[in-house]
Formats: sequence, structure tokens, C-alpha cells
Amino acid sequence: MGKEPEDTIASRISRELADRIVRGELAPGARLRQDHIAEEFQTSHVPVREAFRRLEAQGLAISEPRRGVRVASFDLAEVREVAEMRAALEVLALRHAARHLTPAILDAAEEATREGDAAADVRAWEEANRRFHRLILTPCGMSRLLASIDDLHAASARFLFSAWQSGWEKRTDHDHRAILLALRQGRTEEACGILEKHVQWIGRAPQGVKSGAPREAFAIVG
Amino acid sequence: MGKEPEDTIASRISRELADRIVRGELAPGARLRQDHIAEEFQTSHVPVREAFRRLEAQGLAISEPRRGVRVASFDLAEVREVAEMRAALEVLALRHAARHLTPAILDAAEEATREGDAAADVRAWEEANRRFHRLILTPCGMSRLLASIDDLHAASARFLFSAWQSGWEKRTDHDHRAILLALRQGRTEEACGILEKHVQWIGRAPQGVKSGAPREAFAIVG
DNA sequence: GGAATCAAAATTATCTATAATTTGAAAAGG
DNA sequence: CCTTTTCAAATTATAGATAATTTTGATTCC
Repeated sequence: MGKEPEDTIASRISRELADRIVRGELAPGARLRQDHIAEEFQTSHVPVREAFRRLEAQGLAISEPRRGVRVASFDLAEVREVAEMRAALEVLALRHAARHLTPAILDAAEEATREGDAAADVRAWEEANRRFHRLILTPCGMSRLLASIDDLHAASARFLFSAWQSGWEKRTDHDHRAILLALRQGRTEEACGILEKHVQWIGRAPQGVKSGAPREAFAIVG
Repeated sequence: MGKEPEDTIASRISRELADRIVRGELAPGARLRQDHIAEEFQTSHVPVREAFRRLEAQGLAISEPRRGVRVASFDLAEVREVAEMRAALEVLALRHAARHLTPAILDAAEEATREGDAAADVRAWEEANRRFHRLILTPCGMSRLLASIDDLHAASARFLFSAWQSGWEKRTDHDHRAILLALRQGRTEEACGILEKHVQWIGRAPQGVKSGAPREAFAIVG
């Protein structure tokens, strides 16, 4: 204990910046200035530039050749795009994971659902939701597929936070329970069907907050 | 004319290395040494490291924290994984692209198919095949989805080249023609169904070449 | 003869410095 | 008063240099 080895500085910066972008601390369009970030992380800008390439590949940042890097912006069309990609890929993953799902895994997923229902804020709900999806999909054992899904989850979470950053209402996740029930009874295709619709359910934010521009306020909720 | 602006050195290096990996010039597991590559491209190693991050995100290279970067290796399981991901995502793209397909686009796609049938070697065939898929999918207008599909195509091409690097037999692509026919008649779902199976068709390489290890020799052919 | 050890060489990861480009604002001109 | 031009400050992109880690290869020991 004491000091975490933290494999490489670039990866640490990339993770931290990704978190900030997803949480909305860094607004869409905001410039990411390498020298400032380098100073904050007590490094030079070389690792920072490497982190930028990672964020670019994740779709969280956009780099214009000699003009710097900005936080990627998004619109309703992209929210839908991400939702549909998730639907397609998560269904694929679940189809392969189904045969490897154990009662223990399904119990853990049920527990994650309970935690989501009891979540006090968006942040906690998102964490529980992501854990649910990870739990039932990871057993597919397809690393490339899982990595893609993770990136899409990050994008989803970004949209989610941007819509619900102020208000948040508790609710019970019936879809998750229906999916688990179907999986427990070995009805894989039915579970896939529910998952496919569940991920594409797009919610409308309660109301436009006092943020000046009446930005589109939609978000994936699955 | 004269000198290409070539946006950034890092992107040029990344493209060139990706090409070499896909073509099989750089074997799986081969080490990518930043100083050597920097010297070859007449630059320092900073842009080289940025290019590495890009290749890593594409799944073409693997970086181990203080041990350098290697060309990613792959096995039959990953070939299948990539094929299934392509099937899922290309079908999604085609579903959205269908309404925007014009006769002109379909004619161009038919021309690409003809060129593929007439191709003298794997390389030419792969180029024509990729053009076909791009032509009918691009009109979906979903940039994130198209970028993912492009990366998967690169992986597919890598497997393809690795299997057919020596022998290559001409053949007629009936699937492409059936897809175009269905699209021309407005039967989108049927076109999607054919595309889904087409992309997942996995061929067996003619014979293991004299390459020492009897590596698995399979490849996607679609 | 083969495994373990240790030092030299190669290589990675990072930092500091330099060149080139862009941005933004002030000044000049219509 | 608005547009265009000019110039300085800020920022990006790359180069060169340094520290630290891993490989490699020869040598010794069993």
C-alpha cells in the first residue's frame, strides 16, 4: 500500500480526463490545452499528447491538426447512434455470454439492480447500471467486443449526466429484472430482445435547467 | 500540387504502420521499436509514440508498459469475433443507409463487385470488396458507426492476407449481387439478412505455406 | 552440459528546449 | 463605423537530451 504504481502517466491522464468529460466537468467544445494539463499533472506535455490520442479514439475528444484538442460535442443524432450501436453489440455479447452465466453471476447482477433502484443520485445509479451490464456480458469472453461496449457505455454515461445533472428521480428498473428472469429460465433470445429495446430507450430530461442555451436534453437510460 | 500537407506526422506514421500490419509485412508479435521507426520516418520518437496509441486503439498493436509495443497477434476466436461484430454493425448501418441509396450509388457498388471478380490478387480483391461495403454503408451518415466498421475491416483484411498470402483463386461474388438486387427492389431486410451471413462467411486457407509454425489459417471473406 | 548470475547494451519513458503555427487584439484604411 | 492588416502572445508540434528499466550475452557455478 502507499503509492499506486499506475502503469503509465499517459494512461492515468487519459483515464482522469475521460472521467471529467463523462461527468460533464469538461463541457463539450472546451479546449484541452496540453501545457495546462501537463502542469496540473506535474509532467511534461509528451504523455499528455499520448492521452489525447486515446481520448480521440474513444470519441470523447476531437483533435484538429494544428489547432489543438477539444472536448467532443454531441447532438441527439449521436445519442441515438450510440444507443443503436450498444443495442447491436450488447445483444451479440449476451447471446455468447448466456451459456456461461452462473446463478452466482445472476445473483450479483440482481444485487446491482437493487443498488441502482436505491441510488440517491445519477452518479450512483450509473455506476450500478454499468455493473449490471458488465456482469451479464463479460462471460462472453470476447475482449474486443467488450472493449467497444465499454467505450459506448462511456459515451452513454456522458449523455446521461448531461441531461440529469440537476434533477434525478428514483425508479425501479423493470427491464433489468425481466432480463434476469428470462436468463434464469434459459430463454436467451427473449432476454436479448428485452436488452435490445432497453438500451435504446431514450429518456427526456425533466426540464431545461437554467443553463443559458436551450440545449437538447436527451439521454440514454439503460 | 507538389507537396502533400499530410496533416500530422503521427497520423502519417500510424497509417503507414497500420498498412504494413494489415498486409502482413509486420508479423504478429513483431516488436515495434520507436527509435528505429523514428529514424526511418526522419522524425523524433514523440510522433511515433502517438502513432502507437492509435494502433493500440485499433487493435493492431499491443503495448506493455515498460516493455514496448508489439504487433497484435490473433487466433481463430478473434477472427470469429471480428466477423460477428462486423455482421452486427454493418447490418445496422445498412438498415439506415437503405433509404438514402440512389441508383448511382448502387451502380458504383456493382462496378466495385465486377472489379473484385476480375481481381488478379488478394490485394486488389480486398480493395474492391472494401469499396463495395463502404459505398452501400456510408449513406447511413453515422460517423461513429462507420469508424468502428472501418477498424473492423482493417482487422478482417489482416486475417485475409495472412491466409491467402500465397495462393488466390478467382471467384464470383454472388452475395454482393444478391444484396444489390434486393436493395434495388426495396427489400431492405432481405439485403440485411444476406449481408449478415455474407460477412460471417469464414474461409479456410488453401494450404499452410512453408512458414514454420502450422499457424491456424482462416480468414474472413466478405 | 545446463541453470543461475551479473554487467553491458539496447530500449523505453520522460523532460527540457526550439521551431512553427494560430489566435486575438490593436492599428490603419476605406 | 466597419473591414482589413499587422504584430505580439499563446499554443501546438517536433527535436534533442536524460534517467530508468528491460534484454541480452557472456561467465561462473553446480
